[in-house]
Amino acid sequence: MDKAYEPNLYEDQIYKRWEESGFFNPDNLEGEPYSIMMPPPNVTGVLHLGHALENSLMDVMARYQRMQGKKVLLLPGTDHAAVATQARVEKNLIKEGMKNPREELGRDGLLEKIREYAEQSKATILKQIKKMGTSADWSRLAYTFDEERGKAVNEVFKKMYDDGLIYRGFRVVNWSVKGQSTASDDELIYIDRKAKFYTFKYSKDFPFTIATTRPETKLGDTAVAVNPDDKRYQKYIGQVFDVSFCGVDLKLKIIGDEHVDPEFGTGALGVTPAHSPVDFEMYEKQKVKNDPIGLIKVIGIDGKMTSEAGVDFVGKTVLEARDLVVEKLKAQGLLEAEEEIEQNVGTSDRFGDVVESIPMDQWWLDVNKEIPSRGKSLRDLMREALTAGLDGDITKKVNVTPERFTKLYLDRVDNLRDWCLSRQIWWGHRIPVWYKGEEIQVGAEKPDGDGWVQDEDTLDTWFSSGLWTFSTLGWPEQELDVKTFHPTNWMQMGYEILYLWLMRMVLMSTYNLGEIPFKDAYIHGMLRDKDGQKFSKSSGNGIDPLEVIEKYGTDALRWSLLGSITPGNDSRFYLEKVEGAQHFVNKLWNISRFIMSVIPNPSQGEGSLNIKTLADKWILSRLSVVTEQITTNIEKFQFSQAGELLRDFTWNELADWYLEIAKIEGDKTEVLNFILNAVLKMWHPFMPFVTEQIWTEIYGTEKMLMVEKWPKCHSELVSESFEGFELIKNIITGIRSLRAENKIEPVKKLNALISAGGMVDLFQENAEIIKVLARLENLQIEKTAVKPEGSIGFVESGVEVFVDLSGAVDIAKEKVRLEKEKQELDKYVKGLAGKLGNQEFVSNAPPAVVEKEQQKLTEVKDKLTKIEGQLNSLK
RNA sequence: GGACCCGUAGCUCAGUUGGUUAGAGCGCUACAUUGACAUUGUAGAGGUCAGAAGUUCAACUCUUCUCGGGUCUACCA
Repeated sequence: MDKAYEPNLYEDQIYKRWEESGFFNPDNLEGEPYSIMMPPPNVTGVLHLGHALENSLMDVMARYQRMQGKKVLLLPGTDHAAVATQARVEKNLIKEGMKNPREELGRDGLLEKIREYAEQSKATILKQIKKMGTSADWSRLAYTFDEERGKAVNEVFKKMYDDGLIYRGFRVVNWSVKGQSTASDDELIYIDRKAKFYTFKYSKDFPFTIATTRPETKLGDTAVAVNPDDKRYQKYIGQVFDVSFCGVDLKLKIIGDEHVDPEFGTGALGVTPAHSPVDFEMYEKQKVKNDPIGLIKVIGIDGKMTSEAGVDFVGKTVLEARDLVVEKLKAQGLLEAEEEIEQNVGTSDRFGDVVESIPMDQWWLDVNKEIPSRGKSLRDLMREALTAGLDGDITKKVNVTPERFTKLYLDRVDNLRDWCLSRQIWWGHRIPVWYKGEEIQVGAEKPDGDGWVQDEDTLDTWFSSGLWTFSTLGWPEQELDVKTFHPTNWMQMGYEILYLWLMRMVLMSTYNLGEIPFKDAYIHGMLRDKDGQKFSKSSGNGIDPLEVIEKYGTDALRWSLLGSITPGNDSRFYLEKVEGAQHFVNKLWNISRFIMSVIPNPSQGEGSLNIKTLADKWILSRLSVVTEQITTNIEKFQFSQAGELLRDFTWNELADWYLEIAKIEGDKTEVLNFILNAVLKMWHPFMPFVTEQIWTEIYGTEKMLMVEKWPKCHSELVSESFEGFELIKNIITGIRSLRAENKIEPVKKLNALISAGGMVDLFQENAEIIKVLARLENLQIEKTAVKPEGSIGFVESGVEVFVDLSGAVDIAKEKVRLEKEKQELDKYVKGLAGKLGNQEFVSNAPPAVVEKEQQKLTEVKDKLTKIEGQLNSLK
């Protein structure tokens, strides 16, 4: 084995060997099925740190489960990311000099460009996923926009249409002028900005004033809403006023609506049904009340005023129109106030512009309608799946870690509105609806006969992502995989796509399969830089995972990501962490290298352990305890907790103590062999490459660590005797500490005397260890001993240790040290005694707790006495 | 407006049903260093657990409030 571990020498060839072994494919594994679907990265770019984290998480889980003897499927894939990808390609084309790619290239031409880009991006990102060491089954690679996934999309659309859940509706949508497409409510990013709040009258003879931030939309007002209980305006309800507003004739009906807050603004609200979702709702309500109001569309899809806005405004942009309205109001003396306020507006997550509300015909998914034969709505299904379990079956419940996200999800489900499915972009699944005059047919194939034209629009990209847990398995055509691997076992995702994705997977899976999509959902936070800023292209703080891998190795990257996360919380990432991880990877390599040098014939079996000394019992006991703790933590998705325990054991117990002792006691082949096997196995999910390479160095290329069995906790190895060993450790540390404090040269060997009480045998058995590790010439062990002159001492668990400094004792300094210790002990004794003297504590606290405190007090008192003795002996 | 998260050593963070003299990594200080590892070893300094009140025999842990930092969400035009 080389002196230092160099990741670049091994990683690619190890990954190749894994792939060739076939064990990434569950068809080559036995056991209970276990499945994880990879959240498909968008084909818009390259792998970033977020992907690196996700791959690390999924792969830890997959490798752990595989070693548990399960038939593990980690299914990889990519997402065509409709809007995001088209937006990116259009932007690139514009940068290259094209003015309007959609016009210049046409539908097929632009699609070809996007496809080219997507394929290239896909290839890159898949290669990068492999660099992360992800043990995914590449034979089942999926893409949201490939043929099989397309079939699933059309199938579901048709089913929902036939069930009456998908409908064509004329409603106000979120419209991105820049992207020339709709966006669903979930695709909006809300930003705060300053806006002007105008208070004005429509005309001189209109009886009251209203307030707005958008004067230009007032050209499309058809009503004024007031609160029905508002005394000021009650009398006007039902009246219609004809006004001339900025040269446009408006018919305004006064309506009562309890949504209007009498306290806000003037308590009267101009209703613009065409350009406000709220106002549109009023418009619909009035229709139901049989007291309809009009709808005037004054803003077009190009973001400019329509002819209905009047000759003065037509063709002007929204902002130009706004200024003009304000100007005219001022000129007529109708503007009463102008005030600056904070406003919250929705912007398109992909195009960045503030969305315009515009009424349009679109395809919608009804979340409230009863599903035929189910007797409940999609909303009901989504709610059940995270509460009582689907159809009241608790085994069909999605458990979310951490639990608090369940509440967020349920709040959202309660407030869910119909989902706008259609998009006016070209990159995506074309809506499978065909028109011929008034006739409509739904299906993937063009209906028989001439004259059928397919809908021009495409589906929201999340429609196909929602199917991911089962479309990836070949649904509806391939039943076997669906039966074997669905519902999937574990899903991880960032909290930012809880609504966009988790919710829709639950919807699609419960509706189509009558099953939950996954049993456990693990929600992780975001990675931030050292200063807590988000990583983003614009702030230039990006770190390329590939560069990190090149420099530090994949294992170091994985460990630096996993070692510091807790479920649901953001975590910071910076290169010092990777550096620390790299040090550990090398340490593990060298630990193995050392152990290998003392084992003549390494074996994977668990023969006789040949336990001889206290140290042997101690390390095996620790290993067993830690194995169990690590296993439990992984089962609870506490990955960093598990890793920390393992790191502690490996470095601080195995390397720092046991290996040093092995050099002294010698001949520990069996125990070391056993421990090394277990440690490598447990590290494998976190650091697959270095562990696999070490395994190869030991056992050759025949057997792979990847499919070894996860270590069992050997409870028979857990022994009480490790307390005795802890004492030995503390004595050694104590002597070292005295040496350091008194500036004894490290090479100088000292003499020491232990007053061991009832533990003479313990010390005699381990005398050699103490002598070597504490650098002693002679070690004398007595039942009871008096402090020799010229020595200084300390007390540890009732045992007194005297170190002979042969006259080099600085008495003054020693006094200070002992006085300080005495003071601390005094304080501690006082506290304990007070507690135990408290009758309420003694009677209320559990007996075990009281007993523990009592025991502590006895020990501390004993220690105090001994320290006082040492203090008195100082002259 | 509503909700959630965070505030623990200089920095980054653990601390899982309330009971340890509050932990880790990095950083810092001192010392060491030719055989597993300078990607190292040994020893050490460093915290009134944001603040206040309450519940309890017992609070970093539970409750309420306050002050900071962050996130999500809503039809306040």
